Amino acid sequence: MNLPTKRKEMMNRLLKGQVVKTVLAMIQEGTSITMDQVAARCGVSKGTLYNYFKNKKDLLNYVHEAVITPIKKGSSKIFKKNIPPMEKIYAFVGNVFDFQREYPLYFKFIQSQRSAADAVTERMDVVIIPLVNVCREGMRQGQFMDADPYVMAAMIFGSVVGPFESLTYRDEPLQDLEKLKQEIVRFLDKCILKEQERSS
Amino acid sequence: MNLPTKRKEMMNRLLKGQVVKTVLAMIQEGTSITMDQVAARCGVSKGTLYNYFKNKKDLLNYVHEAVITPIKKGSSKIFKKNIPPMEKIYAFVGNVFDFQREYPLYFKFIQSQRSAADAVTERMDVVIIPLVNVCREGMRQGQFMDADPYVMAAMIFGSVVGPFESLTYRDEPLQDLEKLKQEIVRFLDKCILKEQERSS
Amino acid sequence: MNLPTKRKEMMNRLLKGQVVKTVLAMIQEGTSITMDQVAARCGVSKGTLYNYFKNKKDLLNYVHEAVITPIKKGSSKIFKKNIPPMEKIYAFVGNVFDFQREYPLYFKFIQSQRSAADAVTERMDVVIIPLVNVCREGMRQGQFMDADPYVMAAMIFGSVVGPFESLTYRDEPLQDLEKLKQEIVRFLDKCILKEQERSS
Amino acid sequence: MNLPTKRKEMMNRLLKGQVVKTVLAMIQEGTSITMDQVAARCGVSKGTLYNYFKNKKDLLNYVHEAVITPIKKGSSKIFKKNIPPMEKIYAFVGNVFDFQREYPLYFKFIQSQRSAADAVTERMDVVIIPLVNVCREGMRQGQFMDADPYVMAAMIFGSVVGPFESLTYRDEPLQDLEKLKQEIVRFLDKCILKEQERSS
DNA sequence: TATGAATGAGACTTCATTCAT
DNA sequence: TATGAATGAAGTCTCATTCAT
Repeated sequence: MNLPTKRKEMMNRLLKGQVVKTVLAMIQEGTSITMDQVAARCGVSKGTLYNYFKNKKDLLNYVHEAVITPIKKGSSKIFKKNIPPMEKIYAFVGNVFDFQREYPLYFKFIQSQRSAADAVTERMDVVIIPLVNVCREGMRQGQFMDADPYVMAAMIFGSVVGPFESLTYRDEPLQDLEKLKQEIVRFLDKCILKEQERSS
Repeated sequence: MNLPTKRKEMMNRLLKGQVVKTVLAMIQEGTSITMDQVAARCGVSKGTLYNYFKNKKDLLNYVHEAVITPIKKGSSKIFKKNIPPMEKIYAFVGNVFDFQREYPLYFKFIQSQRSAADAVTERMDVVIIPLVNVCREGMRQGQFMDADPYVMAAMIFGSVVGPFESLTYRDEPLQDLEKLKQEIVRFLDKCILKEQERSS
Repeated sequence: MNLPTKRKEMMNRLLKGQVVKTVLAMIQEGTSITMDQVAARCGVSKGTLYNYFKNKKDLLNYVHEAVITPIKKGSSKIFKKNIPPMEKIYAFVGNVFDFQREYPLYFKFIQSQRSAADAVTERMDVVIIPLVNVCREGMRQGQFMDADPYVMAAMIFGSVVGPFESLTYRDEPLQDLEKLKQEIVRFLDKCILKEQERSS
Repeated sequence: MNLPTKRKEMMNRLLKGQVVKTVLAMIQEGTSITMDQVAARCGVSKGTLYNYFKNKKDLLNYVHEAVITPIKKGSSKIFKKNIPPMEKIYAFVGNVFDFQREYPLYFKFIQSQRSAADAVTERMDVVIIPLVNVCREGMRQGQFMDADPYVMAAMIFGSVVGPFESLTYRDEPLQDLEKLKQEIVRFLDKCILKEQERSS
């Protein structure tokens, strides 16, 4: 790789990174994503944007990938690990808390920029189906309670992701996320594990 | 009420009903909602649409109301009833199953047509907060397990609504919704009630 | 003329009169003239309006005629009279004051509903040209000062019609229109008549 | 200022100037001003128009400013000068003749694009009220005849601006505007000044 | 004849995309 | 390669006019 190419590569990453940050900020704010606005807030011209992205859809796909990749990676790493199923659940909780900012952002992104159908599909592929498999595994190994794995997976997803949405609606604000995490883990234990398997 | 007024009233309902059906179908499909398209698919001209709705926002609000009103009504009736907390949870499950089509539609609607913030707010006000209150009530009365009520409410919501989304993703399709309902109820029993309170 | 025809004729006049009043009021208010609004304010349906007027242009023409006809009549009667030229000027002043409401209305009408060119043409035909002729007559008879008759006519028009527009802009409001009229007449005397012809 | 900015600035002026010319021509013709038509006659696309003007109102305001600014400037310069009142009147006549094209255009513009009320207000503020003040000054100094200053101002305005409108209606066309100006000045002298003040 | 719901041409405006510089 | 002016398709909305009842 020669110098100019290196330089180009750097510019490429710099700008694309800026685009991701900008678009996510705009989604957070609820402002509508126009190429004009993205260009202006990235400090480049609209034309330049089109040198880096084929079109708007391409740009949004890039942002989407940028958001989902770390989450996906974390998830797949967890679910592929050779550890007991309940450990996978704990790891999943940890992952969601680690990406406490990216998670809602990701959902906001697919909600606002993709069709509802796409949003569901993605959630299924990335989170629910793997969770279903973990539940099945846990049941097969006799550690998890018997239940419809799809119901159990939905329960897990709800219990872990849902509380983040209600954070600002609590009567008495919760400062310590660590405490919330422990609450969730304790709760999942009781809902998932057979009694004899529970530590507490 | 004289005849012409009656007739007009009927037409009014007919068209507005048609609009609701059409818009929901379009959201389902993921096609973007334009006044042109809505008019065309309702078999009327664009102008006619504007005789019935002040503007696009008004039209979407109408659809929103049409979807949310029965759900809200059902919800508030349940949560105001003077019955044991767990009965309220059962009734809530029943309500979601009764509106098995409207529920996801409703969430798709607010996701696609409103800001993400609005979507969350609505979900909070209509479902989560009442569920939180029911959980608090159950805990105070000693029937529910001790837990963070927000976590428990999120769990309930996830367990009841989530499975509908995964219906089409199941390995072996589930024909009998009644069975799913029983599964969910059984599962909620185990997650919510203290052991001595459980029937089974 | 049989009864039903008579009745029809009456309805015709009644509605058309109402339309004239309504349209003029709307022009006065500065609200935009739509067939919907005219119909509503006349207490009839839009369809009915189209039974009485071929189209909007036709309706506006009717209003125009209704406003201009009395003014025109008054004017032409004055200018055709066999009286000394200065008497015609006095009569013109009287006519403008008699139609103190209709005059500005008329000008507002042609300004808002017709092209600027039409407005000028009408003013020329109805007022300026006759005034020019009176001035010429007065000069020929040796009673009026020598001047360009078009300038003198413009002066007369300005002096008589202009003050109505400035009524609300006066430092100290003028209640008595009669006094204004005398001021104008006195002023015109000095501007138009040769000195030996002046009464005062 | 660097080259591209200079260039842009030039284009900016070129197009905006073209727009002013076009809109005034359309008003002159009596054709209705639509963004489509303005764009077409300026040889640009509708979108381009919106790159230069925020919206239609903004565009019309620009045209309005372009027409009124030179007139206003000329007027205010005259009326603020420290010269005898009659000299101000002469200067006013000169100004109107200098802007012989812009003056009627200006009035046509506000008549066709603004409410009648606005049109009157503008005429009052820009021309009549200053004239009223000059008349008062002249009367106080004993050079002008005693009269209602509002009537005298209206007379002056009518005498100076009116003849332009009747130009094309004259029996024998007047080629020499200088002659008309002298006629008007001579006429105003007789109408405004006390006899002992007149030069002729 | 009266009604007013339906119509659709046409107005204003936005914004993704192109392209000359 | 960067720029941003120009473009025009597509969207929202208004309103004069028609026509079935």
